[in-house]
Amino acid sequence: MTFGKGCHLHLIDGSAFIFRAYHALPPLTRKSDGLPVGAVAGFCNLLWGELTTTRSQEAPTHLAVIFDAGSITFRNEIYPEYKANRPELPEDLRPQFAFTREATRAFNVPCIEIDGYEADDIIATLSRRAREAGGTVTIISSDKDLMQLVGNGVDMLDPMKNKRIGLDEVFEKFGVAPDRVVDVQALAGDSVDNVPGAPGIGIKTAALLINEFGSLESLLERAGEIPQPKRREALVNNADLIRISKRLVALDADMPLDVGLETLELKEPDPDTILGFLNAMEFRTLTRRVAEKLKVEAPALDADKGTEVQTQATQAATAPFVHDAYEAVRDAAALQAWVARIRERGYVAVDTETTSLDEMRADLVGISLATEAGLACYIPLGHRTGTDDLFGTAQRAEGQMAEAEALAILKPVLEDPAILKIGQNMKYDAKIFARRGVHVAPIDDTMLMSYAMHAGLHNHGMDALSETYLGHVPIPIKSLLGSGKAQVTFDRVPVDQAVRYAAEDADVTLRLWQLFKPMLHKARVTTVYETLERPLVPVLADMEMAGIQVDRDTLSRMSNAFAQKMAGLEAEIQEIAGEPFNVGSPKQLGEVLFDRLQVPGGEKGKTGAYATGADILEDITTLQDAHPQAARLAARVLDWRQLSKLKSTYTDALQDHINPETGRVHTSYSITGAVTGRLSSNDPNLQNIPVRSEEGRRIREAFVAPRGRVLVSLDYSQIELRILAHVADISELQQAFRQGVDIHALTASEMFNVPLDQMTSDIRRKAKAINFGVIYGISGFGLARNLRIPRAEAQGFIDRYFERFPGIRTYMSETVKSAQAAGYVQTLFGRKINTPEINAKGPTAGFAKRAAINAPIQGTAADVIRRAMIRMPAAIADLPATMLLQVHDELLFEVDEDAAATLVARAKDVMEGAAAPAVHFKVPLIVEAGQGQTWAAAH
DNA sequence: GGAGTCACG
DNA sequence: GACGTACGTGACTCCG
Repeated sequence: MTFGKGCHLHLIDGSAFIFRAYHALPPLTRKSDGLPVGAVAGFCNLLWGELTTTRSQEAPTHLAVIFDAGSITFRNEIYPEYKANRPELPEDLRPQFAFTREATRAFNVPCIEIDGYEADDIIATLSRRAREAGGTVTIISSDKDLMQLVGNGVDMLDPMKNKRIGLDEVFEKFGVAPDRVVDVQALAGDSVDNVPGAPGIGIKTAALLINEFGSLESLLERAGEIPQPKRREALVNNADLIRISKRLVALDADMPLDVGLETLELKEPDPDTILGFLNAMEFRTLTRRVAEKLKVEAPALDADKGTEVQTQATQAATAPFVHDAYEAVRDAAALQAWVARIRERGYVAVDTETTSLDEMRADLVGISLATEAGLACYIPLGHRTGTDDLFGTAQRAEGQMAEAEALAILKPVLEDPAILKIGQNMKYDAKIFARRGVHVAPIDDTMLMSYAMHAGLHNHGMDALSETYLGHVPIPIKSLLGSGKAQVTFDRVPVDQAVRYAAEDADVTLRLWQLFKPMLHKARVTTVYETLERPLVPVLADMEMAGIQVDRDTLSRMSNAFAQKMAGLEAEIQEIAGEPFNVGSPKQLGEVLFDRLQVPGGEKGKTGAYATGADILEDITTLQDAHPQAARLAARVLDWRQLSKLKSTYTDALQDHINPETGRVHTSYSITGAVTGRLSSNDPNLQNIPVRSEEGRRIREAFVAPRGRVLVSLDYSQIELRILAHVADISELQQAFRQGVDIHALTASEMFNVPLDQMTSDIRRKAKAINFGVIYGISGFGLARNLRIPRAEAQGFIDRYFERFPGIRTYMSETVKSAQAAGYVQTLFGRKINTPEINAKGPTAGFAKRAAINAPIQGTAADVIRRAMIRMPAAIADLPATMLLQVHDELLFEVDEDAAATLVARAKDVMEGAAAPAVHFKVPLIVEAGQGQTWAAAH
């Protein structure tokens, strides 16, 4: 059959499949002879998936896998350094390449590679021919270099995310249509492929320029018209290099290629060939699956070759997800069978389904369990049918155990110290169980494992992990609950659908655990996971469940007072403006100030709106002479904004967070929320309750201790500067901390040659800003803006600082250097923070460097307080005291009045000694304490 | 849903 | 000498 209209060609980027398979799987070897086969196994699995997936609308009629033939292509003649930076292939991957070709042929799929050309050129050429013949094309790849081919009957499919890449996605990535993608790439260059591009120009700027000038050629011709000198020079001086870059990134869609499209027609695989190959590779599971699908007997593996070649990890990554195989557990006998299975295994993945993301309010709807890849069940407990009307006639769905009965059967297992309970974000499920009297322990948590290994690389939600590491997109929760107004709670999901979704969650979690467990060790973060992540879960769960008492009346009174003041300010503001407008709209405010009142210097951002941040408004308030109206208006708006913030975010929203059952506010901490190891707090965020302004601080008066109790606050003094003094090994600073002198004053004294006893507050303030700046990866610009001084002056301060403390400069540059080499930085306790952008070019590099400088310091401080929190419960177990909140360097407790002194002593000891014995700081860690009826008084 | 703004360490 | 920049978060409001 000839290729023509109605035909749909799928072109698989073979290299992408191989690398994806290699990195997703542990280093497996063939049992009989030790041959490395992990990448081959994964490749076969992906290819088989591609052949068996039914995508109704876009099913291929023709199919081919395209490979790169070798490393030398025509591009090396144009530019010898092309792809010269590529790291050496891993030793165990190289020998697997040949097998991936063999596998492709065994699956009866055409396998194309041409010497001197990249796979991308072949894909470009075949795509063009297919289009000219009247057919359509889907390229299976996520490689951005292929995006220039998209459009006009050609699209891409990202095999990992199972996401189509069409015109919109290309535009999103490059800021231009596909036909201008090469122009953008030529300008931006590519550090991975070593395409030079123009120095200092990234994708964003490139797109901007191309869109403005239409094309690369006209841009280069008219480069002299570019207003920004840096950009102009980058283009003028590098025009040749840019043209070369374009030839490197442009794919050759017209290469000599002796492959007829009709030969790519989809063919059934030959069972003997494919099973013979899989059997020879000793892929047990895949052999069985393929045999099943082809409806033939699976060949038995030779006994002397070894029968069990697949480790748990491959099982996890390659066994199919069969939703119909999940069991619905509806009675005690069936649940007892699962309990027996769990006891035999020694571990189980657990997941709960509930009616709310707020664990303190959620009702339990069901529980799922998994004991091995593909073997999972769901226990429906609280599903309802029908609708709630006035009489609440919703019925309990049939065939469900009573919650109490199920929990009674599961409790001994969930609490058994010999049985490991595995979860994804176990804190959530542990709280759900704890509120029902079941105290789950011990636990493992796949989310925390991912965080320990891959902080900074990606998020750690289950869906993302499943896609990345299992190559599987789980059923989206939205497909069950809907979204927006029509969204229902999980108890309204029909049980048969819930089984498929919920059991899959447990299945995915178990598989991730099987994959991650050996990976933790390889990444050398086992200690981090075991000492800083896993033990924190029960501690945080208890703090969150304890909550903190918040006085509604206090908040409500404040709220009313704020509302009144705001109304007054609003009237005044509108009178000055001479017209009514929405004070809360930065856009309208900007127009009033800069257009109507003619304040000069209004700067519009990317969106075309004037910037009206607090710093800008503060500048305007100083224009009393030139623009008295605007100055007054700006001052009023600043006041209004402060009140508006306090009212909406604190006095109003906090009231809504008071739990009706406990009368307290229960935040939720995210362990993986910050890349540095800090916690984050949400719903509500209790880590940003106001304290800096007098008016805002009063919000803390609403956080109270119950009668007979007090709040105790303990916070580390200057912990980040102490850590800096230690890691950068600055003896003067260390000595200052040991002697307990004012560190900012000392810095000022050293820098400005002012004796300590003659220190002024202004000089000290400047030194303080510099000290903080250092922690953040200081820049002259940043310091200048912070201190509102000329940039040259700020730079002078920094120079003097580094002159005085040269060790700091060394520390900073060494940190950046090691991040560039390793791709991550580490805290003193071994936590890794990945820095994937550290070798980027353009402004991104600056961000990444500063983040890399800051991360070990902020992260070490985060580790210290985590260690203190983990030790705290045992240290205060005999006291009538509860740890309630953590605010990065502060812990807040509630304690019986008469035990407050004891608590302070104990908690202080734990906090000050938290680094030992793992790390011995050369400076003391000092904790300051306060107590009172309210948080305001305790701080 | 993104941008702007602002609360905290 | 000039690109544009302090590090890390979460919540609220506007507005397309």
